[in-house]
Amino acid sequence: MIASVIVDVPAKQTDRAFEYRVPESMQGLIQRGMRVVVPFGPRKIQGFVVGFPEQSSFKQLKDIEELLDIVPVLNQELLSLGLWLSQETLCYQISAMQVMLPAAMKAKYEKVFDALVPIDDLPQTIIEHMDRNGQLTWKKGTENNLLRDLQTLVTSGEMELRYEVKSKAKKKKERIISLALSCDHAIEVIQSMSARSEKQKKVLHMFLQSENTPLPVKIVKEETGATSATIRTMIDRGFLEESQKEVYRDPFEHREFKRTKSFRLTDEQQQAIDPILDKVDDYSHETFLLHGVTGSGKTEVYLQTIDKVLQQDRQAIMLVPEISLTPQMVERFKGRFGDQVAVMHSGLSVGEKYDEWRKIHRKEVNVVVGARSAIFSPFERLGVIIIDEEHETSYKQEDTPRYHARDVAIERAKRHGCPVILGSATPSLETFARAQKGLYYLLTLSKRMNDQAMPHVSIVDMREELRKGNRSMFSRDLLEQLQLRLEKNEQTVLFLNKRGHSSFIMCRDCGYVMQCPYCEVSMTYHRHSEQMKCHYCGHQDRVPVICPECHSEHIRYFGTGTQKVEEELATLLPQARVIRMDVDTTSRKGSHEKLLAAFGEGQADILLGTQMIAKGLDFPNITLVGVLSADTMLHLPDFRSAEKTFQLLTQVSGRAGRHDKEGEVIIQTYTPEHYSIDLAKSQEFEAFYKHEMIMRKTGQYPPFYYMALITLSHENVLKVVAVCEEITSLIKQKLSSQVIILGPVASPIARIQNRYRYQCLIKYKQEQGLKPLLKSILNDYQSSKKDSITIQIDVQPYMMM
DNA sequence: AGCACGCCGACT
DNA sequence: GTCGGCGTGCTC
Repeated sequence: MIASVIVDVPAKQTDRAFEYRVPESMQGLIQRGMRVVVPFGPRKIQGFVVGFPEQSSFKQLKDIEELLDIVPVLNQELLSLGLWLSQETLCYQISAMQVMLPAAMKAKYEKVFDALVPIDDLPQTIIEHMDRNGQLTWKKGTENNLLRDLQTLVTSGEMELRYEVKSKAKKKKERIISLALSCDHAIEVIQSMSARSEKQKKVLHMFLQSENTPLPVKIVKEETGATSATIRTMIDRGFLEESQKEVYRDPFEHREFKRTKSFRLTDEQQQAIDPILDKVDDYSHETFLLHGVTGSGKTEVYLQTIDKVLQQDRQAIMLVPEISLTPQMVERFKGRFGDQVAVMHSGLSVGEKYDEWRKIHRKEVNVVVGARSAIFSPFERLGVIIIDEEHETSYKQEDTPRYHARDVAIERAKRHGCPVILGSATPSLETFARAQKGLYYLLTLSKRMNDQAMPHVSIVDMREELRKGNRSMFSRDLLEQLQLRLEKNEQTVLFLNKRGHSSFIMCRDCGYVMQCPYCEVSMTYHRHSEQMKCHYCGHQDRVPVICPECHSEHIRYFGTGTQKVEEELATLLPQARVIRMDVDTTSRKGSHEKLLAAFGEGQADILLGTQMIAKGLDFPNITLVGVLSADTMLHLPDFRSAEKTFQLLTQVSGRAGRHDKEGEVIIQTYTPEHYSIDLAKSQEFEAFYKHEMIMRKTGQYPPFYYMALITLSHENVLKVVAVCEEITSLIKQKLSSQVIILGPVASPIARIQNRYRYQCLIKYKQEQGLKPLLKSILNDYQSSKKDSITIQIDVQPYMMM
């Protein structure tokens, strides 16, 4: 029996199946989608079984070394999805498989020296560095400068070098004890015990009372006051038995979720859900765009759809942009579906993610709520896939495999015969265009639930403020409203668009801005460490006191970081209690939730933060939302900047007045006439859509064109430019005249970690030969050699940097 | 990705 | 003459 295996070596030359003999012992056990350990050259590596060919053209097949799973970790559907993913995103097959599994399952490799003779016969220098098992790792050997000696020992046959595959996936174990005696016997033992063995008696009584159910050691100790020593003795004397039980790490261990029931849907919601449920009933695929204004009750539509899916004994995936940011969403799902729900997000530890994944794999849950990678949850009978806030850019993975969760969702749903729901108040242009064309089924929720009024949005022209002599970051309007909230004891959210506005150092005399010496970006000033830092390569530097260019002393910290806003707030409104949320204050695990909870409990008047507070914030007492400068995002070199600005402003505005109190939104800007800001004021999505579509058409951008971005980087500028030109002309030659090629041009970030970056952007409508061409370009230019060009291809890129 | 093999320069 | 630099090709 022969198995073909995709090996864990991400390189172009190994991006194919290798064949192995299946040893007798594994036959009847081994299945496609299981992980194995195989010999590969001199080492041992992990691989995935993908098939069982009848015969092999290869003469000298090696045996599979070890079978790592009892149940396949990738089912048939995921295996074929992996192949699709690798073709679609031009990545290696092994990378596609790896991305579908939790990080904990990625194999680790270690080289170990093992003694072949009695350990005492080895030199003392070696012995003293060995571990208990008489092994010495390669790493330790290098650290202690023993490689020479080890080499001699290996050649003389006294030691051997082995390549080990280590699994990082550790299952959490708990020590369990149970009675090793029959109940009658235990009673006898108690009676025969001396009076001094009081603790032991107590333990035995405990087991008799619980009818000898095995109990965790921890519990027994707490209940009886017995110590580890007591229990040890009892085990030694044969009264108790010890075993290990696997337990799940529960990220929500100390949280109670109130059970909730379905709400009655409004007419509008009912009209939206009916066509979805029809598709669920038919086991047929359809992509729905659920376009609903903020507060229109999209979530209830999701919940009731999932309810239906569960009734049919099927499963559901619900994607959210970044779940740790929306504990309220977790709450709603756990509340409705209880322990049927697994939660997957980046805030979990590797082990916690692994445990949540295993709950799905073992069919212990039927619903997954999670971020992007949750789209690969190993369900076998999907009934619906929901993507909330469909327009969010975090659904696109920015490193290989560069997939978009939306595309994967639709591909999976086709295979399972189930609907996809894309929900948003501000759908991406691509999605809305598809809905308009009839490729997606458009569902609209135009009314807010409970007839809440939409918040009142006003725009403040900051140029006008400046003319009036107001040089502060706060317009008079905003300050006035802020004061009003303080008096009324209501809350405010202040939103600062961080991109392009983080604090940098600038010389007021000559305009010098401190740049990273290795990357073409300004360095950011970090207050708490009093250092300059590069966000791309992490390079740190001292804060300059005099300008290195003109030696002026007027060099200072510039820009509007959240810290600076906080300081200004403290001067303007000293009585206000402010909670600041940014990278600095939320870096510790769980601090996010804590800060939000504190704000929810009314411990502060103002919540000040960046992007991260734009989502999922839903507190009744927020009646004012201020956007300090709406246009920082608008000037980024990105054709989606207007779309992103509109989405963000709409999103942020939705935070105000979600309950019975009326909300007020103030947007400060230097370009009030820009359509994305003007239309965000009136929250007219369709008007914005029409305008933006015209811009995209003239600019020849998506959704009118598809795109592919090739980025090259190398230390030598000339080399990058030369290769980029070569590739560009090759593309021009091979593709049709319909194709528009921009490049070679320097990337918006022209240098990172001292490597110059050039790119070539391909815009196309229909191009059969594109994928094969890109694949061959990768093949020709991608190489593992050092000092060679790095090539990166992103199909449908989101970040143009 | 590793690792062995193999071909050239600078050393005891 | 050999040691060691890294460029090339292979791994079932």
